[in-house]
Amino acid sequence: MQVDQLSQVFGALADPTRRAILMRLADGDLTVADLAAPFPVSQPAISKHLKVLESAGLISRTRRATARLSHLEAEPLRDAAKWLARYQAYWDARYDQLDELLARLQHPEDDAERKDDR
Amino acid sequence: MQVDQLSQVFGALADPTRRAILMRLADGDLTVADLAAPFPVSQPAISKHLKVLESAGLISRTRRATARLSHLEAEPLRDAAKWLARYQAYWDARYDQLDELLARLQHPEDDAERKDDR
DNA sequence: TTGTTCCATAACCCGATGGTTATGTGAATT
DNA sequence: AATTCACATAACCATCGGGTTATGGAACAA
Repeated sequence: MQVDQLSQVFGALADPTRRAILMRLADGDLTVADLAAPFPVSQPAISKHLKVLESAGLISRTRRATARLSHLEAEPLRDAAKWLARYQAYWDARYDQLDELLARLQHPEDDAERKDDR
Repeated sequence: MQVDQLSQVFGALADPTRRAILMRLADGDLTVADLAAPFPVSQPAISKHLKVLESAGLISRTRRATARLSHLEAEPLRDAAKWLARYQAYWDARYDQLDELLARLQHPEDDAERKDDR
């Protein structure tokens, strides 16, 4: 893959199916068939998602009889959370106001109106 | 795009260049040229990255003279952090051990079938 | 008006991704 | 030994993503 771990983790989380898989694995290990059941996709598609999750370090796999159990490995999620934590101050409204104040002090000449819409 | 916000946010974070852009914007608004300077890619490539970040809601943009300033919008990161927070218990080593213990209690040996609500 | 600056957009390339159907495979069952 | 179960893998397809070069356009300076 040649991609850093954090990018792989965020990339794995960028898919709703994979996030749902992780959420279900939080309640305990599951087989591929069990994981595939709720989703309207084929079994090979789930196998591909599991491969993505595994190479991101988010699951590990083991055998039980003929089945293969997927197990949640949450440590990489901690790294992702740690990356996000840097911005905790910025999504706090009080700090947002401070940030904007600082921006105004930095560029006193432009009394910019910011239009972020969505 | 037709994709939910959370997937867009995680997808935007899955690229090292975009993460670096966000980190630089944490110190204040920057122009496209300023943002492009540290990276060994062309200006249009940076414009594309900014477009991805904007459609994920992670930046907003405004004009200052002929330049265009990018401004960090951190709220979507909070949603991502909230999603990750569910797993906080799982990446704690003590809880990992507990999790494995529970798993062992759940599957004492060759427990054949798992019952699943659906 | 004419440039110049700063950036967006278009057109293209190519590898990655997410899906499919069809088939192979290893472990358990019979 | 043969079959079945649970899953992986192969082959294929369409779309997406990140990169490029080339060009267009808005805002200012002269």
